[in-house]
Amino acid sequence: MKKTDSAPATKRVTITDVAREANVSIAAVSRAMNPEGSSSPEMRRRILEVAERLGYKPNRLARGIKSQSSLIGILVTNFENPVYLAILSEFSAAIQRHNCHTLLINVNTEKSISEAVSLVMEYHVDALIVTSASVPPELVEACARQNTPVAIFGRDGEDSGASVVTCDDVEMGRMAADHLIDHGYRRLAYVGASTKEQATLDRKRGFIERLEQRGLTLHGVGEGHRHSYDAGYEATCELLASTEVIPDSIFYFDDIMACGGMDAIRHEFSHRIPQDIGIVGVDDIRFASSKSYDLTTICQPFTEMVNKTVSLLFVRIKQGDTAPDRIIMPCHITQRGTTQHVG
Amino acid sequence: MKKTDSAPATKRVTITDVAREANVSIAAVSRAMNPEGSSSPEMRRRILEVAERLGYKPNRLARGIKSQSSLIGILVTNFENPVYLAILSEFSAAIQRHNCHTLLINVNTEKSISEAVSLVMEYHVDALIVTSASVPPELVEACARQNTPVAIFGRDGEDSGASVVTCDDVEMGRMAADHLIDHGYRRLAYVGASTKEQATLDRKRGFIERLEQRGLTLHGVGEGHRHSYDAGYEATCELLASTEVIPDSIFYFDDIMACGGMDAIRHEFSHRIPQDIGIVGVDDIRFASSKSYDLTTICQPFTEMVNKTVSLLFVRIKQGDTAPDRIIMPCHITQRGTTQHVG
DNA sequence: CTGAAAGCGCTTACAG
DNA sequence: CTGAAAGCGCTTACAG
Repeated sequence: MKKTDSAPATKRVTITDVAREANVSIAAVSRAMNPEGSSSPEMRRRILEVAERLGYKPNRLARGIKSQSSLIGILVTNFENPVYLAILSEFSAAIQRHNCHTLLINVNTEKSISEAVSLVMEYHVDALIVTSASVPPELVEACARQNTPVAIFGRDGEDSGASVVTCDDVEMGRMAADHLIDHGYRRLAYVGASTKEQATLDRKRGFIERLEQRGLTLHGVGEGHRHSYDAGYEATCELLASTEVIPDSIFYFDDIMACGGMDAIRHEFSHRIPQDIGIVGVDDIRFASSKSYDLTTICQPFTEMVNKTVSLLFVRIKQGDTAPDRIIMPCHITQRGTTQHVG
Repeated sequence: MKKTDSAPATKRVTITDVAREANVSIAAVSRAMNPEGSSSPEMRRRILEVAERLGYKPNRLARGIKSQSSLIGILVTNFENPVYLAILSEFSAAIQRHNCHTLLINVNTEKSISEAVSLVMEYHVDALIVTSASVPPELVEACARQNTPVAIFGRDGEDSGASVVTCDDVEMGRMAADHLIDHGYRRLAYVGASTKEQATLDRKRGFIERLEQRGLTLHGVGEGHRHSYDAGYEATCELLASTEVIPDSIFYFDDIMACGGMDAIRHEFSHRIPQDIGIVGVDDIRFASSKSYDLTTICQPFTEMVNKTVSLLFVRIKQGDTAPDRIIMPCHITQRGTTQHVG
């Protein structure tokens, strides 16, 4: 490994350099750089000009030690569902629009939770976003102790002290049931994961609740080990293999499972969709609207949800000790080819 | 908005608290907390115990202002291709394993580049990873000036001063051509995007080069505006509508375009895959191995590539002014149902 | 509005 | 190995 002969690293230009060059105090520079700082227009103009000329960028680390880090932590647990890429994209864009940056925390490892707690404490993130996961009590506690606002996205975490932005999972189940029944299906089944997450339970519960209200009984259940394509595939195989009369429709916990399930239905069992079996999913992932799947699905307004989450958080950051909000957004169903069968 | 009546934010415990409690100097605490700091076993033990008891976590922001921020920036430009979710997952996990954290930079907006530069300068990231995008000269310059190592992932950026970890795009083109020809296809077409990215040009070039070497000529080209499902769909429609004799096989820039293309082929033109048209993609996204697409594709060893990128970067962080590496990983083709046609 | 000064939490030579 | 002290780059009362 030879040393590169590139120019030696020039010292970064600091507030002191700007102050010296502009012939003012460093306090003056600090104020000029901060919109809220009191600075005469003339002075600010001059300082900003010098700063620009010197290429000065305030060191956020140094700033963070006294005031805010401008860092927003985002906890992601599920890297299998492609919707999270879109969600991550929206979040980081929204956060950047607020002149902050995104600390991505991958919570998939064993020691993940303590990791996350450490992070909150070590980087002094201004706020924490938890996507589609229940927040462990330790985390909540750690954040509360540091007065760090937390928002849960896509899950309901009542009483957790965190803000919540999500859709009503029970309602999703009802929508799916209504849609299928309205389109003439009568032997409704559900496929999800056997996890004990609230969202899983709620979607299933709403689904069953509504179909019973309408005089039907659940025709079957398939449970995979996770919310993935493979789990959807396998759970569907088991479901179809175990029932004497196959269901005429299946509501899946999410699109990725539904896609796995559809492939099982078509390629393992040669049933037709939507004639033999109708399908409803949740999320509207990119492939839901592909010609291959053309999946009827329940859409959550992710973009609005993200923006809402971020703006709520910034209100809490600014106003300090504000009570958390709980926002349940409306979702809607988008009909596509998997439920065209009419009675 | 009522104020919450939760306990007031307790002051975070700092190095001073630990020093006082343990009856030592703050310097001693600092050394005890840092593996490299010289500290007698007995003293370290005692301090660590106190730190633990008090729940002390060093403030990385404060640390970062003198030494390293432990922040690794990762620039992501493409949030449409699901592979990036997997890649992001691997990167953040690898970075966390090194006891650092991931600053996600969404470079999709207008002012993206200057944003990125600012970020590097403002947060003093220890290193920067650029995924599948060419690095703008300003960025390279800014990083070089601050001695921040840069790694380009999934693109070749020779002479950029950055480390590179990628696969050989020209070779991918050749592999695709060989595979198709070996399987009896003779009227080979290419579909990609009309962008001037090096990867786009290289895959296409390798493909054409090889098929000409083997006595064929390119049968047609389709160019979308981006690397997306829709672009693949549309470009394929144009390609098939414009040729008198349709191609008998298509090499797509990547899987996501290939999926769009396959849907166009099947649903717009009712051609059969692989009998009428064979397909090869690149990336091996989750849906490539679904029953619906069952796509023959060129696989890059992403996990190894990510780990290599991260470890290279950490060597550079540790050793200071080291020359950048350039690592070209081997890729391989995975045959599935889209190229089963034999002559 | 502006400057001098103290302080944020940590690290790192420098003596001992 | 340990402590006292200076310093990192910034912010924020406090006087003027």
